[in-house]
Amino acid sequence: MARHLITSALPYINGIKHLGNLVGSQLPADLYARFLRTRGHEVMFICATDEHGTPAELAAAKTGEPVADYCARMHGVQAELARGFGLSFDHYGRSSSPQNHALTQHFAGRLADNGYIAEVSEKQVYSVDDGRFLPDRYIEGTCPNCGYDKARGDQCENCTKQLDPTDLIDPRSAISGSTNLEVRETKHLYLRQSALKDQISDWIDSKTDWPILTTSIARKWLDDGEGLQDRGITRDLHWGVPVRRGDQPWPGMEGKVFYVWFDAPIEYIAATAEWADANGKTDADWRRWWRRDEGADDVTYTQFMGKDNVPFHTLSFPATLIGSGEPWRMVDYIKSFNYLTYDGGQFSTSQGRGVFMDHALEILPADYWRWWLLSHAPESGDSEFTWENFQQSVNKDLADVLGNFVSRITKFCRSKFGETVPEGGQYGPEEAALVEALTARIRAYEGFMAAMDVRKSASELRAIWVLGNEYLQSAAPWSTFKTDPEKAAMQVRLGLNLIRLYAVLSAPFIPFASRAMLDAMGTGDDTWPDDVAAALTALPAGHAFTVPDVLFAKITDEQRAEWAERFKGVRQ
RNA sequence: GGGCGUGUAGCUCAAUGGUUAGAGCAGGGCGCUCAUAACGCCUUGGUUGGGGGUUCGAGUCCCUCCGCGCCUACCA
Repeated sequence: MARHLITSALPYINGIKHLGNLVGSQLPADLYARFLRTRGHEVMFICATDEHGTPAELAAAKTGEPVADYCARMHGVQAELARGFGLSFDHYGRSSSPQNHALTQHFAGRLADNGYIAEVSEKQVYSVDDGRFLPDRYIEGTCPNCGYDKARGDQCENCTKQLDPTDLIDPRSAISGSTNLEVRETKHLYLRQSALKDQISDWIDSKTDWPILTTSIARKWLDDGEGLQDRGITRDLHWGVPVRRGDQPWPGMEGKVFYVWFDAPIEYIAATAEWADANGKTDADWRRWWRRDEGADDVTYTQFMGKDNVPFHTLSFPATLIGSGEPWRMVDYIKSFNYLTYDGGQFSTSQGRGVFMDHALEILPADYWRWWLLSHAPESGDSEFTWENFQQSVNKDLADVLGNFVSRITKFCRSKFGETVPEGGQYGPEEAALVEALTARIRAYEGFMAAMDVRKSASELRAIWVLGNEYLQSAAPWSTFKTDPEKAAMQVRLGLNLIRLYAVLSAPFIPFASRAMLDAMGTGDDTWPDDVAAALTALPAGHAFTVPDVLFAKITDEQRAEWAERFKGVRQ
C-alpha cells in the first residue's frame, strides 16, 4: 500500500470544456486514480477550476454578471459535468478560494525573502475605453510585415511573424475595437527563474524516466537562446489574488493581482487544503500530502496534462517550489497528452465545432465517451475523433463484446436454471485453462495501468472480455445442458462469476456500467482478483441475481448521421 | 526561421537493432444458435513517406528530402 497524489491540469473557468480537454488530463487522471484506489492504495486526487485572468473577466462582462458570480456559477456547471462523467476527484476546488489566496501570497513572500523576485518597471498598452491594460494578443492592428489587418499584438496569424504590440499599424483593442490606446508605465514582479536555472536543470536531468515529449519541451526552454528567462508574475487586473508579500502589504503593488499561471499550480496544494476544510480535517491532514517534513516523503506525485501545459509544470511551478526554500513535494511523474482533433480539424468553441462535455452527456451515457476517449487517448501523437470510428468502436467493444456477453449468460441462466447461481458440477481442465489465460492477461493489464499506458490498458481489458466469449463458445452450455445439466450449471456459474470479475476489472474505464453489473449480480464484492481462481468462486451456488437491462444500446446509423450534422459547427 | 514530435494494412494502432513486421476494426469464408443479426474459428490486405548510409542484420541508428502536428516565453 502506497500513497499517491494525483493532479489533473485545471480546466479554465471560461465555458464548457470539449472532449479534447477531457481526454488530455482529467479523464486519464481519473482512470489512474480509480485503478490505484481499487488496488488498495491511498489516493488523493485533486482538480479545480482555474478562474483568474483576462478571459474570465471578459466572459463575465459578456453575460453581465460580476466576475465572482460568473466564476461561481461556471464552477458549479463544470463540477456537475465532472460528476456526470464519473470523475472521482477527492476535491474539485477553485483557484479563487481563500486557501489559494493565502498560499499564493505565502509563496510570493518566500520567493521575495529569498531574493527570487525582481520589481520591473515596464511599458504596456492601456485601453482607455476598456479601462484596462491589454495583453499583447488582445491588441489588433495591421501587420507591418504583410499588411494583414487582423494581426495580433504577439504574432501575425497571416505571415506568422513575431510582433510587438507597438509594431502594429493602427492598433485597436480586440475587446472593444477602441483605438483610444496609450502606452503606460507600470510596475510588475518578476520571478527570477534565471537564478534558479541550474537547480531546475539538475532536477529535470534527474527525471530519466519521463517521456521525451515532456523533457524535450523543458530542455528547450532551459537551453534555448540565453536560457531560462525571468517571468512576470503579476498583472494589472481586478480579478485575481491581490499581490501581497505573505500576510503583509506589498508597497507599490497596490491594486495588482498575481498572474493566473502563478496562482493556478499553487491551487493544486490549496485545493488539498480546501479538501481538508470541507471534510472536517486538520491542516496536518493535507500537509502530509505536500510537505516532505510533515509526512509527504513517501508520497508519489503524478501530474496529468496536455502538452501545452508542460512548460509551466516543468519550469515555472518547480521554480516557485524550489525558490520558496521549503520542503514541498515536487512532481515525480508527468503524464502528458497530445491533442484530440474533431473530424479532420480542431475543436472550436467559438464555432460550436465538435462535442462538448454537456452535449456529450445529453446524447449518450458517460461510459461510452470514457471508453472511446481512453481507448483512443492521444498518447503518441494527436488522435482524431470521427463519428464512424466512435460508432464502430463503441458498438463492437461495449455492446457486442462486453454487453452481449452479460446478456447471453444471464438470459441463458434464467431460462434454464432461474435467477440464482446454479448448483452442481466442478470446475475442470477447461476452466483451469481459462483461469490461466485470464491470470496472464490480468497481470499484463495491471502492468499497463500502473505504467499509465492508457491505450494498451484498454486493449488488454478488451482481450480479457473476449476470453469470456471464447470460453462460452467452446464450453457451449446450451449443448452440455442437453446431456449433462450439472456440467452446464458449472459452466453457467463460471460465466456469472466472470461478469462480476469483469465489473471489477472494468470499473476504472466504465464505472457506471461496472456498478450496474455488480448490482445485477447482487453483490458489492469488488475486490481485485489477485487470485483469479478464487475470484471466480465469489458468487456461490444459490446466490440470487437479476438479468440487467441492455448495458450498452448500440449507436444507430441514424443517430450517427444526426449527431455528425448537429456538431459539425457553423461554416465560416 | 528555430525546436520537438510524427509518418507502418482501407481505418485506429503495436513491434529492448535480431525468426516470415503484428493486433483490433472494416472486407471474404466457415461454424454456432445461449445472446443486443450478437459470439467463435479461419482468412485477404504492407516496397514500414522517398532516397542514401552504418551493420552479419534496420520499421528501429545516421544523413538528406517530402508531408502532417505542436511549441516558440503577455491566451490559458
